Amino acid sequence: MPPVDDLPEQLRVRRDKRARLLDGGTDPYPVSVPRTASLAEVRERHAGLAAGEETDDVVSVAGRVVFQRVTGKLAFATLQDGDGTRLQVMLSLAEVGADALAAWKADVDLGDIVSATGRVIQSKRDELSVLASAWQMATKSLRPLPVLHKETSEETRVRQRYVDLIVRPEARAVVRTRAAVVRSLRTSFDALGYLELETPMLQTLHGGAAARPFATHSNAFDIELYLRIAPELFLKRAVVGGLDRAFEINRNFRNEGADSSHSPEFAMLEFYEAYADYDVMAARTRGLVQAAARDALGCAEGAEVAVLADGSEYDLSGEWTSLSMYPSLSEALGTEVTPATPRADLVGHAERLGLGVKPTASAGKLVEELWEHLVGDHLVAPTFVRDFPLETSPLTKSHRSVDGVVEKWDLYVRGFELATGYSELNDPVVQRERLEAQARLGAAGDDEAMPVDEDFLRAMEVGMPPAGGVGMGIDRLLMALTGLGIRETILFPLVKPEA
RNA sequence: GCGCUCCUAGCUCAAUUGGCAGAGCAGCUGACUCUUAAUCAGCGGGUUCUGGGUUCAAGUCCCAGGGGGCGCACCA
Repeated sequence: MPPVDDLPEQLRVRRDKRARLLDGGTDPYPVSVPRTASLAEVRERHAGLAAGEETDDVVSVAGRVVFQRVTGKLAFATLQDGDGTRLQVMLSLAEVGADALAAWKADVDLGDIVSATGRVIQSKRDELSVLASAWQMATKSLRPLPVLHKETSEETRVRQRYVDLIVRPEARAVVRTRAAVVRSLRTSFDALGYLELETPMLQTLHGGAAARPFATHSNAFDIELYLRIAPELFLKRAVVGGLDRAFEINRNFRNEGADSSHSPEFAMLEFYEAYADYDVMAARTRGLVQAAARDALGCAEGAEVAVLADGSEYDLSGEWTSLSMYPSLSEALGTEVTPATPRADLVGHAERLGLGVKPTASAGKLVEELWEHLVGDHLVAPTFVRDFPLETSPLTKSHRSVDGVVEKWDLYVRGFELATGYSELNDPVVQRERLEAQARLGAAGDDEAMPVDEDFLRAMEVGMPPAGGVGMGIDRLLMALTGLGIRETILFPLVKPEA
């Protein structure tokens, strides 16, 4: 902070006012101020007063000043609560006295938080108001509020979310919707008999997903640690231990690109259920998402339709369509593709479509990329895409009847991947082979390949019951339900430091 | 990481071909006892993102850097 002399005029003026209050013996930041009711409570209690009607109900309210209208002997201010509720405060010379009115005019700026005490009345122009007999500064704001009638820049919204929350109703709404979604998920899991677990965020090996990790260091143990990219390997250990229905909602960290649907840290839901398979998990997932739409958006059962930020509607109700990866890719490509299709043919298809082919890409990876390009990018309605190539899913059980694919689905919603579900691999010998193959990829330079986690394999050797598992991005669930970009669903998303 | 584009008053934005940096809101002073983004009159407020360069003259053109947005790549 530069010296006071160099501050912009408006910041200096407010600092001067703060100093003047202190000089006059008034604390601009008192420990407490009178407050007997929230603004919403006053509105609720006195709904429907006639214009000009006065009550004897004396209340003390507090809120941030968002508008001021000052006439000679009568001043109006609109206070705003944290939930966005607004209420008018009136200060009339006759009611509050000359000194208090003069002090108000001299000391109160937009953005200050004030307390006012007085009778609840309806103004002559029909606005519910507190007619103050006394007022007190609760918090002097030293920074001017942005204009309330134009959107702040996207950068200010994200960098100064505290301002965004004051100024933009939609910002307040997202926070509440997100909390309602998470609460709904917990309620759903509770009803299904699931236990909520917390597993390590700091891990000695990064496993459970294909992603580059953030690395860090433990001073106490003098070892390298990774911020987790997924909780999967620990939740499976929990299932081995008999926690048959387990879920975790917590942060994952992936050291990769950031855009409108990717954040370096993101909230992940994973849940595992013993004696279930990927079909059961698909049904569970649909149930969770639809319940979240009901609980957070107020949809009726069977009518789970989200109204998105752009005003369009998105229907999440009923059964969702399913399609299989290889057949749907074959159809889109106009030629048969199976797990037996030679890699060279797949490379040919990719090149013909103008897709870049990494030399290290396996046949399975190429199938996934072709599928995403030709089919996935065009999916709008909620769709389960089933039966993935084996090579790209090292933790998933091979399909019970189709050779060369695994029992994995991806749930696509509005064109992005919302969740992924599996029949979990529990054959420890096959699991070891798969992880060792991953390790060879890692040694060959694939920085997303998983290392061999011996303790995880030991747990598998103890024996995990047949189980289904699902991972779902919480931020993405919010995106699906609101139509917002990922950074709008996260209260304080990571941003580059200001210069 | 690559390409395109933007960055001007506290906030949102304007500034013609390179020719005196402006508006609305906000702030300050004054008027006003029923306003609703109050109104009216007057006044102040600028490192035009940073650093170089071209030019008589740069917000504007050129180079380098920082930050934002969009697209591509990677990822969920």
